[in-house]
Amino acid sequence: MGDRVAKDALFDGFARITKALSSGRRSEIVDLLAQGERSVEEIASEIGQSVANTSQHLQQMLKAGLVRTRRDGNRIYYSLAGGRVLDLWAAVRDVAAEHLAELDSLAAAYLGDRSALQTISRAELVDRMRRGDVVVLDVRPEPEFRAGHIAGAVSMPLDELRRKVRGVPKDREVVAYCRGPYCVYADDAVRTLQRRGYRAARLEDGFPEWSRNGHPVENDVDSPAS
Amino acid sequence: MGDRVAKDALFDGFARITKALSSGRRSEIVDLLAQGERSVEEIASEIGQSVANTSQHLQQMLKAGLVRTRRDGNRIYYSLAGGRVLDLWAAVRDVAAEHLAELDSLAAAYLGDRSALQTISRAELVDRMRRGDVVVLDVRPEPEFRAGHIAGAVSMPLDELRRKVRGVPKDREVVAYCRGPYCVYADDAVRTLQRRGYRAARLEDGFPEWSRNGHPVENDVDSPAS
DNA sequence: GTGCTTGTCAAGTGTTCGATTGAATAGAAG
DNA sequence: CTTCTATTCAATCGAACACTTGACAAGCAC
Repeated sequence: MGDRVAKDALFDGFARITKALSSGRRSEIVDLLAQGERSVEEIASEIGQSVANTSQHLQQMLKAGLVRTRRDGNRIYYSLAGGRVLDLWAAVRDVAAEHLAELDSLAAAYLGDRSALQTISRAELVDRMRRGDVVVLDVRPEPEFRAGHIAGAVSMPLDELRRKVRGVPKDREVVAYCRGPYCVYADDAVRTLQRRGYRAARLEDGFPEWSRNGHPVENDVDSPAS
Repeated sequence: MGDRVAKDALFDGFARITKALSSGRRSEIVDLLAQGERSVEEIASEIGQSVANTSQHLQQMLKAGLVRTRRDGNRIYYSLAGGRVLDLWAAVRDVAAEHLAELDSLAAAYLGDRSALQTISRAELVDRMRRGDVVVLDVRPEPEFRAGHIAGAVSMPLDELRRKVRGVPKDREVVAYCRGPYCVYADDAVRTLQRRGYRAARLEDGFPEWSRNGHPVENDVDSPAS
């Protein structure tokens, strides 16, 4: 049955990929980099770790081939190595949601109660945008919007939304989206809008999934894709 | 930015899935269980580990929700928890093949040189089976064939193939398939057939991928799916 | 050049992991 | 009830891991 040693080595190779994702902190990094490239310092502050520690996590992911780097001045930007990495991350989330017993309670603890939030599928949004009866809000931080967003969406980061709700037209339903299925921004936005009497819904998942499924995307500056 | 503790806990949850796959031995187990359920002893012997050690690996995967168990007499059968787990495993393999630098040499060390092997895509095989100009051989061990195989394929485990090559018609091209892209059985079969003057090719990937992509499947006994 | 910023590297510490061994359990068979 | 088989549990040991701290390197600003 083949060569045991070689077979073990091959599967240890596959395991290097999963090992690179097998820490909660590194998972957070992948989820973050799905929005676009980030410097080490930005990543460190997003995941709440020291720069040195973050750097070491990134080195591991780099060795496994999950991320790539780009130097600009004395800053180093990390980004995902390719679209397949996103597929992998989506598969991990799906399996966790479907099979990991305690994920529901973990998600509820972080996201709060979602039962009052309307959600709308990508297909449905495409349809309704074509009919022109929705306003689509990108509620991520503005730099992420600039790096790439749903074609036709308007940038409206959370803090800005609270100040400028009045500017949002009330005659159409509002759809908010953010980083992905486990991101709280769109939830917050929808709750805020509902409280002010808007009809508001949350897009399923977030921008990376929209883009990954071949839906139309715009960006202000050219940024690396794959 | 939400609750750091809850966010960390949530992503540690996702990491439990990848951790369950982050050992070469456990990866081998998933690859094996993709063919159907197995007892602990069978798994242990396939991955070349002690039963006690294998049992512990299985316990870990069970806690992460990747596998499920079924008791029959005093034997316990493990199987994958669902089709999404297969998708996840496929994504891991893809990312490894695409981004992990040393995977090529690891694969070459285990599989040998594949450059002389013709391969045929699933779509092409569907097409040619419809035209009736190919013989499809399932070269996995016979019990796996019985648990599920490509509709219209013939069971021909490797040792049997060597004894009964003459029985295989020479007027049509032969397509062999086995457990998956990193399984050596079909490679062996194709090499054997080529040596005897057959036109032979290997199906891309293997049975689990065929089934997972919605292609027609038959099985002799009813066995659990999804 | 000196200083400043951004990242990496190396060493140290407590924790977790993989494998081994041997004992313990659950169910089937006698 | 005893014996056998299949599996799990518990204790152990060395290796690997996550995070910290402090030193070092690379690029900019002056």
